[in-house]
Amino acid sequence: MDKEIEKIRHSLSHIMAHAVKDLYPQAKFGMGPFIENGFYYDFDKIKIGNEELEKIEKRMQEIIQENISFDQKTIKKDEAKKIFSDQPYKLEIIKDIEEDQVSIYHSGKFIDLCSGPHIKNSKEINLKAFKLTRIAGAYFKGSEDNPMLTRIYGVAFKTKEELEQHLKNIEEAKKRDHRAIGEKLGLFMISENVGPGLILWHPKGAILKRTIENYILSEYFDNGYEPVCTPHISKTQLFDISGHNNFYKESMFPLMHMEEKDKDEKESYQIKPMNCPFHVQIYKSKTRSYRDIPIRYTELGTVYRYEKSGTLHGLTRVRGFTQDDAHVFCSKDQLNSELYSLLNLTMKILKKFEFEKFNIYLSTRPEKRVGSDEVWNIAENSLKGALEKMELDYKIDSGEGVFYGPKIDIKIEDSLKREWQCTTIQVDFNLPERFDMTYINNTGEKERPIMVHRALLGSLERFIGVLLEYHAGNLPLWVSPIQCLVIPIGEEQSEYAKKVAKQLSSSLRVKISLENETLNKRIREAEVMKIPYILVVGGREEKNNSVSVRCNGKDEGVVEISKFLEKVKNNL
RNA sequence: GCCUACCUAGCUUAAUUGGUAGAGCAUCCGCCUUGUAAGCGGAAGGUUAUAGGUUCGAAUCCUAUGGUUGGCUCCA
Repeated sequence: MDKEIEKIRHSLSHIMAHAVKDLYPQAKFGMGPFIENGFYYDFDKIKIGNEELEKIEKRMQEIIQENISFDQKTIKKDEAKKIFSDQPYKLEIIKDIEEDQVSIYHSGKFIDLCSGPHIKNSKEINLKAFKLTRIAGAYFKGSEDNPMLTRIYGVAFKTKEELEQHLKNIEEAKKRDHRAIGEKLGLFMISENVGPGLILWHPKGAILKRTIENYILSEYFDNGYEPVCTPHISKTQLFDISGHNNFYKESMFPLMHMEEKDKDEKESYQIKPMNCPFHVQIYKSKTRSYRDIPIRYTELGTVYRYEKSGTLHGLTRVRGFTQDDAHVFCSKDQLNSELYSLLNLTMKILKKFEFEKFNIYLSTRPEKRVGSDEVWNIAENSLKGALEKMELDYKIDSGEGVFYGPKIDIKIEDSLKREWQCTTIQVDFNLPERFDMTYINNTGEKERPIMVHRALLGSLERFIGVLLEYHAGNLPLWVSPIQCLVIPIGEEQSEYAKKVAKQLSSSLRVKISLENETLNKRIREAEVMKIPYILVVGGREEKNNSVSVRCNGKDEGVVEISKFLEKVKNNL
């Protein structure tokens, strides 16, 4: 990253704070770093809206034009405490600093606690290349226990052109928003009557979802997975044993009681937040031998989690979703090869959806954990080994593993550069312990299996959301809900159009446009609906059993029906 | 959950700042009968999210509730 622009952004953050101090002398200051594309600063004791943003921006322009210089000074902590005596957040930051000296910056009339670096003089800033963009709330030092401050975000670049390009990119990205595409293509809805975060799939969306489900299951079956089906609810005790009720109560829907008097008893039910304990029950239904494992159970399990209202977002963060879930029960010796073939399968599947860019993370042991170091070593090395054998780039999230085991997450970016976790592969030493799972080894002794949780698409809902954004609605042919639209030019060709559609219908999801509208309009509608193939048929085509092919907005000429069919089959 | 902004017809939106809720698309009905991205005309569609309040008068101001947005925290 360009260090110069980072300095400019960081300095703008100070200048913004300066402007805020001028306009709102009572303001208290939090922190103000540079970030990707810009900067922010947190304030307390100010109440502002979007109009005030312009005022602040104007004041910033004035300050910059005064050509103020940024001067660093190192002072004793006690001295700093005096300077910031009326700034409680700064005092707290000073308290957190371990050294007895701190660095401060003067810029004009503004003094801030800051280790820098900064530009030398505000004239290095291009007046036309920055903009305050939005106001948001943010907890001081990022902790929910601290007060919430008002954060002002800005973007900044070296040139006006870069700023304009950036703002244009954001506009572009909004057009790729899966919520807008879902509305336009008639894929899904969220109804206020049903509830936030609960998706209702319309016919086209349901075809899309089902197509993906059928594909993913066929892959799993081909790779040694067996299907299982489990209920949506269970007695509370199941999740008591698994420990979920203890650790994750906050994000679960409340318990169901058959009668008021049962409230304090075990006989209450709950809707499942995950499938694992059910699969464990099936594993435990009989004594397992080392000859039986690895056992791989898969289920498109629909689970419900009470996500906080502020986190819900279209299809990508919801309260009810379908996981392409599976659990692998294996021995320590089998873990290595299981993980490798899993990763192999993952890559095959992600490529099938024409994803090429994603970020892989390996999360290693956290401080609080279960399981011996020996078994953590085996698991972490197996995950690492699988990634390296596949020659995949990955980052290590040190200490970010779940308490029960290490994991690999694969995240896909959406159009606004937000990352969404789709694939997750997690090794688990905990549940086998809690449910006392065993198999009999080749010397007749009981041994603990290792459990691997894995969802390769993650949640079908989220996956489809990301898929729509990634392709801007232009889905790969094989998942498009309507793959082909036949448009007869006039009424005389409607019989021929039906004949064409019938011929194609065994290999393609095909519809006919029989509306009484102009050809241009019907083509436009089909394009807007992102239908991959548009076949126009008129008198000329009818004469020689052909169709006029339009694919992704391009005219591909007239071909015989059988030729077209052959070509499409190849593409599929 | 917290902070910010917001909620007008199925969708996208207008309403001169408190004075008759108006359009485009979609829908329905006609006319046109069509050669690669919107043919023409008409009709219907609204308790302005919901419930209160202020006012002679509320889409507009206030309060509460629900929902949405962008962040923060969270994401087994």
